[in-house]
Amino acid sequence: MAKSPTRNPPITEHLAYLLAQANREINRQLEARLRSEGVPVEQWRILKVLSDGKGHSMGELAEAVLLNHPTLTKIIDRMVSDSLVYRVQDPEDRRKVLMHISDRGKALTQRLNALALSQEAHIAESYGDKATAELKRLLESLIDSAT
Amino acid sequence: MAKSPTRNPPITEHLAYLLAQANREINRQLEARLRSEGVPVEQWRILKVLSDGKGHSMGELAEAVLLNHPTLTKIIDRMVSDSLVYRVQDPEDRRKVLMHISDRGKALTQRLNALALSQEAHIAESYGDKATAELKRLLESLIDSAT
DNA sequence: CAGCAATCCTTGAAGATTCAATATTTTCGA
DNA sequence: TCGAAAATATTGAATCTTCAAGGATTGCTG
Repeated sequence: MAKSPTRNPPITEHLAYLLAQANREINRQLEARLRSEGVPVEQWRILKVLSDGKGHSMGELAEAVLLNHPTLTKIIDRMVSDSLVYRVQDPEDRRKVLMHISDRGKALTQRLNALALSQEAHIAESYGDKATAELKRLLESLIDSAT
Repeated sequence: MAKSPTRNPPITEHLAYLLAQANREINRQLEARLRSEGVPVEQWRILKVLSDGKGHSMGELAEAVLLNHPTLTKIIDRMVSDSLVYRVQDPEDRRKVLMHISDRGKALTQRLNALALSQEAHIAESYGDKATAELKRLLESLIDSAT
């Protein structure tokens, strides 16, 4: 049997493109919701990670919120100015800086969580619970297999 | 039956986060492959769209490659300098600029297509043909329902 | 235990993106 | 048909990100 020649798919059929497109659209929607609190998506992620109340090092945090170190440092600078988070030097390893969330940050996080959850609900409604759950599962497993 | 209280999921369970993470990882891999030709992912997308040989207006192109107008204009400036594409004023509507791919651009696109296809193949191999196809299907339908 | 390499974070400069404003052309209504 | 409004692309300034380098601390090795 002859091997089929290598297809040359349009860009819209590439996984990388579909991911970029979906990411952009969902991110836009989330951004629009968070705008009522004037908070960029990245800051919401940071607040959410820190809202466990524990101290997180900059490296750990950068990894968790998908930012590289210098970018994170500068965003954190702004958030410190806004009294949302604060820095504490790690006593165990003085190279590290442990980030903590402030009370003001906690209060804001609660309001942001509500906005984010309402987006998730909106998606689940128009897209379907089943499809949403299945998509999440596939994405997680893709991330596992790609890392 | 009591309604379950609103859960407060960790950020890693949000669809927006999973999409961002998967997108970043896949994009990184693609970027790494394209690096051998020294071409950023955005330029590959542009070349790929233009490789149908037809003229595409800037607006059309911006939409297709997920960039906003000013960003695209500046990337196109570079690609024109590199003789990969060229501008032609649309005779039907002189507000528009129709972008065309050059011979040099076509040759480059062929090499880039091979690199991109090898990435797709690599993913399909480690992640599974079935899962890949299903993920693509779900992403397309998410994009439809979200737009 | 001395010094050298590795880790962690920050900084400043360079590069890229975005926002707002502008120039040009077309469309449409009075 | 004239003029105002809309559509298209570009530009320059402001903003954000990234890259390369540096300062501080820790870990490791001879």
